[in-house]
Amino acid sequence: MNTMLFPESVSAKRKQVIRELVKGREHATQLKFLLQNLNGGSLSAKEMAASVLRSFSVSLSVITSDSLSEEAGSGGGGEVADQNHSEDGSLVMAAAAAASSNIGPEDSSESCGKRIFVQATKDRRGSYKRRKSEQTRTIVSPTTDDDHSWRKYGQKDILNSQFPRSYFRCTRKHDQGCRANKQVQRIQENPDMYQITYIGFHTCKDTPIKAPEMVTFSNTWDSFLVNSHPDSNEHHDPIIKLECPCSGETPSDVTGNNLDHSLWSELKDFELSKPSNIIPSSSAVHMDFGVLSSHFSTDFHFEENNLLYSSS
DNA sequence: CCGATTTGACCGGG
DNA sequence: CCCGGTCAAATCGG
Repeated sequence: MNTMLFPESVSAKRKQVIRELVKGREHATQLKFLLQNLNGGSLSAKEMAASVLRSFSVSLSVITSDSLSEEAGSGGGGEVADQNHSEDGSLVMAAAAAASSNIGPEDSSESCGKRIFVQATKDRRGSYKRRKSEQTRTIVSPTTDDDHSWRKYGQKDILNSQFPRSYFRCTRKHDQGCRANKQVQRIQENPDMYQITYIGFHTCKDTPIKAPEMVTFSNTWDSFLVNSHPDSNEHHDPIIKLECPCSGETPSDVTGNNLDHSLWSELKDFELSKPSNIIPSSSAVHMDFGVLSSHFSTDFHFEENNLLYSSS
């Protein structure tokens, strides 16, 4: 995992860099914001601001995920768990939190009918296999909808999160043995948005896809990238992260360019190496690429390019 | 009636 | 033991 030498100076410098990046990103956020409010302001300026913002975000994600694993390794860290709340999160999210309206399927009511079934019986449930690492994509979106039908099978309160996490599996699990799962959790700093994690791919045939906006990669779970603008009515930029299973251990170095390269190729490999009973041109394969390609061609494609280059 | 949701118990890794 | 993920009985609701 951690191949870096001299952890101290590196992590000190890294912290400094992170601090600067956070600051820069915030300024970019504000700039973008200003440009948005000058309605009709030059498009290229907006794009430029968005592009700068994106660069900061991506850089931060790469750097912090790296430092996270580093600190985890040394064991001295302490509150690594809280990660980067501090500066960026609070500023950006504050206003949004105030406006929180209750959307969403879960939460809702609870304290109505209390049922008392104390089952003394040892409800032996057959032992089940815990899901190993599967391909995982995490997106942040204002809606939990997508074009698949899901069946909720659980909900849990998560430590340090004020919102519960809901667990879904594909409705076609038993019909067609589809292995896709999904977890949904409201984002605490911005309750209008959901963090949605897709685990595994659909092998059922169903019509998928609704386009997410932006794809980025990460080898950890840090989610601070979620920066949205409180009052702008514009759609927020959902962010997708991919995690590659690669047998648990991250392959040696975690430098930006390699990260992109390896993940891209792994993604492609993964997509192409579908179960053999599925023909490459089938809808299932098509769909997964559809997410990526159709999307780039819409409004964010320039940012996409920027993304790819910025971290290499 | 039957599929979806709710919700506490169970499971297993760290 | 704790915590997150899953199971499945009870319940909901079309």
